[in-house]
Amino acid sequence: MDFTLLHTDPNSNARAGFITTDHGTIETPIFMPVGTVASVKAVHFHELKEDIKAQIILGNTYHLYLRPGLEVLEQAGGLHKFNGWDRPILTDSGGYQVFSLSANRKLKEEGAYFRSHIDGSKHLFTPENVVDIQRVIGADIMMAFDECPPGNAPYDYAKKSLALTHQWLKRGVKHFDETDGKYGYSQTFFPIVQGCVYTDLRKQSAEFVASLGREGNAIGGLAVGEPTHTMYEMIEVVNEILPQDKPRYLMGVGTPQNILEAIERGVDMFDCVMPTRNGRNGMLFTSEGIMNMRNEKWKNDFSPLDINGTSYVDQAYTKAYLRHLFISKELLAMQIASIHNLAFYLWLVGEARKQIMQGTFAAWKKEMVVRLGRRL
RNA sequence: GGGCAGUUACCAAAGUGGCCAACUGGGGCUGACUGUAACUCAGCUGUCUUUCGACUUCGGAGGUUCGAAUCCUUCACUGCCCA
Repeated sequence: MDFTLLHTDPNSNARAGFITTDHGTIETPIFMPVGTVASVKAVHFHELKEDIKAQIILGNTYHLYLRPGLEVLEQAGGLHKFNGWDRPILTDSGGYQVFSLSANRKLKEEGAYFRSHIDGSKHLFTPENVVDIQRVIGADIMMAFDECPPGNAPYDYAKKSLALTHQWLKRGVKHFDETDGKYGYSQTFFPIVQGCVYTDLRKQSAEFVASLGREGNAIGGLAVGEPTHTMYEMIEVVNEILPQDKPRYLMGVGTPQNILEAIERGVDMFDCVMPTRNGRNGMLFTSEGIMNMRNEKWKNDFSPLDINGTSYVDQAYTKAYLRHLFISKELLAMQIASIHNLAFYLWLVGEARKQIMQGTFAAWKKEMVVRLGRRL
């Protein structure tokens, strides 16, 4: 993997560049659709490529390990072969599941013992075997196994958790460097900054992560319940320390506004379930604001979904029709909303990139953030 | 013509003297969702009120009772059965 920085905005820390992998190039800043179980929910790869223009998607170690399981993935020849997506894939390590499925797990120094949410069976994830699993999956970018504490974690807990995450990082890096990919193309390993909402812990973590000298670095443990302005502060603190010449990945974030704010602060990569999950639940993100498609006000609105929208669904379907589909619980509603939202997210980061290249990012972002927050 | 059963909020359907503005579904309205256990979850759904609370309701009318959706009388309507 390689990162090339093309341009930095004169009025902010925003940057434009590209990442090259053995499965193709990724233009940054980028948004990566989430495909947890080897599928971006409700969306075909054809749409993902042609209409949404996704350049890289996510998979999830925890979910793929449980189902279909390593045997199937290895026999298939890796995840790219298994699901047919021939562009880059990034896999999350399962650290987030240690957070979101916290009732079913126990953390120890050696790793995380957990029970499967599918059948209750017992398993252990360690920094080492999570690397091994991601070798089998064959992700172009694999993530370190970390602990992602909640946004309201007290200082003492955050400190202890960070020590554990750093120890796991060390072991993960070592194991990654001692092993090879299985399918003939190169893989890379991103460590993750933690430290909750505490500036000193975030600084300490960013310094530790930077010292590992990896090809890219991630910021985790944000948008997990803390105030938004705190999240922005933490991004600033961390990005001051993380190397300029390596991509920075803000994990799990976020709303369109969050993404622009983070780009302004020097983040290059994003992923979030919001465009797909909220889309399935009836919410549309547009350049003019957000719409709840179940609202009665769209009942007789026969205008196109989004006149500024770049995907075919924006012109092909009306608001009244999409509302009808949601009210009727038709599956097509979720497909249309997912395609629209993902296309919008990809348009947003693509436009941000264009503005950075032109040197007009700051002014454009300032205006966009106001519009994006409106409720239509 | 006779017998039996029934009539509760938008729909369906509990409740058979005070804990009932009334269980529960559905429908409707609104909100939430940030490295996906999520086609999920939450609130509201008689009127007025921000809340507390007040007021009017359980086919119609009248009655019994301190108190009625619940008991009695009567009228209307619906369904089933027998002629």
